[in-house]
Amino acid sequence: MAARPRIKDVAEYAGVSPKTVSNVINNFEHVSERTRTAVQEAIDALGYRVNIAGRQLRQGRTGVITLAVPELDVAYFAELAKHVMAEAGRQGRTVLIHQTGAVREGELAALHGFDAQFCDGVLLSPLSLLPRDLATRDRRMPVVLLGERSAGAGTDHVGIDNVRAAREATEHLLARGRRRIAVVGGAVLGRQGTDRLRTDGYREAVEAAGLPFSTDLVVPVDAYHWRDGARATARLLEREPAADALLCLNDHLALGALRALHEHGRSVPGDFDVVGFDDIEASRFSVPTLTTVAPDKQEIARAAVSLLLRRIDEPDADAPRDHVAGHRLVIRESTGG
Amino acid sequence: MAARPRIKDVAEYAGVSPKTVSNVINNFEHVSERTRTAVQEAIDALGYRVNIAGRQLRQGRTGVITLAVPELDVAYFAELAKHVMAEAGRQGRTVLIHQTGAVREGELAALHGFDAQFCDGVLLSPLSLLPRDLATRDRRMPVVLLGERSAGAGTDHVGIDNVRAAREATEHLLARGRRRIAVVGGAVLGRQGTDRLRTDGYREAVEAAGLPFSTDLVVPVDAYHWRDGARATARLLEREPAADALLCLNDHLALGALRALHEHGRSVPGDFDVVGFDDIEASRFSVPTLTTVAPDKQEIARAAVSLLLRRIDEPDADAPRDHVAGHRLVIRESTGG
DNA sequence: CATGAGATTTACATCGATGTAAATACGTCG
DNA sequence: CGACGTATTTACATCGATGTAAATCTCATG
Repeated sequence: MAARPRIKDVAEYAGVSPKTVSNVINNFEHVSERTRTAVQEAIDALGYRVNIAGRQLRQGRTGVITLAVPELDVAYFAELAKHVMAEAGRQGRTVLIHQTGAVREGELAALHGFDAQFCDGVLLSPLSLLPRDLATRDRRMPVVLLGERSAGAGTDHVGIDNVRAAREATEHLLARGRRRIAVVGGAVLGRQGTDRLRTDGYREAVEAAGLPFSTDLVVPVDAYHWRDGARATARLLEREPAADALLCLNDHLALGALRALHEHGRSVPGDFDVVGFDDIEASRFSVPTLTTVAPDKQEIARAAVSLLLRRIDEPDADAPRDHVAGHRLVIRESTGG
Repeated sequence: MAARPRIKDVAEYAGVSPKTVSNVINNFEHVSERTRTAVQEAIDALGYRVNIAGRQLRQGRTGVITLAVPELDVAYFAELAKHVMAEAGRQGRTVLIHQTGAVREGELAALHGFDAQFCDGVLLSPLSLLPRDLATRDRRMPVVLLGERSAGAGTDHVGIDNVRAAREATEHLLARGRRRIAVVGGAVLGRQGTDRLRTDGYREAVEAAGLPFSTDLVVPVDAYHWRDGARATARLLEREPAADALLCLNDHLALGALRALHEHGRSVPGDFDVVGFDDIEASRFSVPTLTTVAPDKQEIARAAVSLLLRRIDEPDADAPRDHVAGHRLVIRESTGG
């Protein structure tokens, strides 16, 4: 069990200086073919691998980017993580996954904390971060925001057109004759968060249809899990027995809602329609299957990684960009599809 | 936007030597109260944070452990990750999450690859790793295996009693009068993997009930997702119309199976019983809710982290340990509960 | 007041890789 | 053949933190 070889060992084996080995590793152009071959053979023979701590100490780069999401057990983030890892791999980068727990400290930790030291930049899906949190970051960590944009106007951002997506989903429900549509997870006041934007889109559609917008139909939730959807829906059914459709701000909420509707003897899509957001795998296999807004996760991952790499290479290259990724409404059984 | 302060800056600010600052940071005992306070104030005033690259280079430790799982979009792993992060946090460690993609290269990468350099040890949930892959690791990376044990007899391991759990679940189905129970995701031959162990437990229960064990009722799957469960169940229903229950080796398979049964007009638990493994959140809200084997995820996380930290501190302390975590069968609607 | 044990602090070297700048090798041309 | 420009290679310093060992300080005791 020999100690791990260092660059110096490779150099001795190949009969060159350590710096020459370094030059080979980093593809420096002025290395003769003979030397390059000899060094490569030495590397293979000794099983040498560059020590990142040494490299990072010297040049401050690690080749690692962090993906910071609120919770991995929200399937959307797990699925997004897969796409991000694939895309980063294609670009020769490694992805470190960080869970923020949807709290501000966790999000700050992704930017300044312990984890942040391993990486060159962060893809952050913020929920509680405030604009000033981004403004005050001292060591200017390259950041790309995912989804939520409200935290930082001065930062690159990737997301879908939430207002339009929610409006389209609501129009679909209206076209099916639904008239009392509730928004599970919705928000009326406060920051221009994803929840607020989607609620705005819902409101546009409802009012365009000549119906009143009522906050009684906007049901807030604590988190975006099955249990929250079930709980919120149960509450709603008591308060608003005449409701006939739900626009749920993610698929977990929608799936939990399906459960609550089932328990209250409402049939979907007979008595009730349900729409979700995210198009996670579960929505294609639930009973009934779920109509949902499908963001183009691959496009989001691609855009996010490439924006971040650009920002890492040239921190102040140009003005922050906002990439609006595509989405489509996938119609399934929960709205009669 | 000042440059990030170094230990030297703190030392100058506090009027002591860099080493003294280091002593304070590392809680060296022989530091006078006065000095400690002064240094702490300097640290706070400058916003100093230790640079991990420097520390790692010097002492070879990072305080980071890796959790390497096959796929994050399998909810069990996402939920386990939460517990592991919580427990590691309690022990002052950071968790880096690595996805192996359920392929051998990915699992090897967690042990030897790029990511491995950031961490002091690995919690690995292996699927394809061979015993020799663990045996040949050169730099002896501390490893604790989760779930699957077949890869390494000489390695610490945490898991549940898979044979007993599967036997109990099968006994439950038998007690409800089911007679042709299929195993979705099961395996008869090959390594003593989790799938094999659970199939063995199933077999024990079936044979103890005086029923024949038939490989016709063992349905292999490619992966452990909803789609695989749905596909395998559809196939089974064609081949074995008389089947009356399913033991699915994880909850996603079971939930996909529920969908396929629904499409084939079988009612659960009327005509058919279904049991899963893992007790993910979805199993508490599906229609019907899912009877499942619930491993004690918190116990698994705790045991795994503490075994790993022990192994990191004293690599050859003692013989490899095998922690068998608790589990219980949670009976829900899919078996009439 | 000198002495020595123990407490506290410090100088210096080092971990591994790479930037800088200088040294050496190679080729071409007058 | 010598000089000069370009290509290759190398010596050395450095990134930031900490182990080692030595220096300095403190204080009780003879």
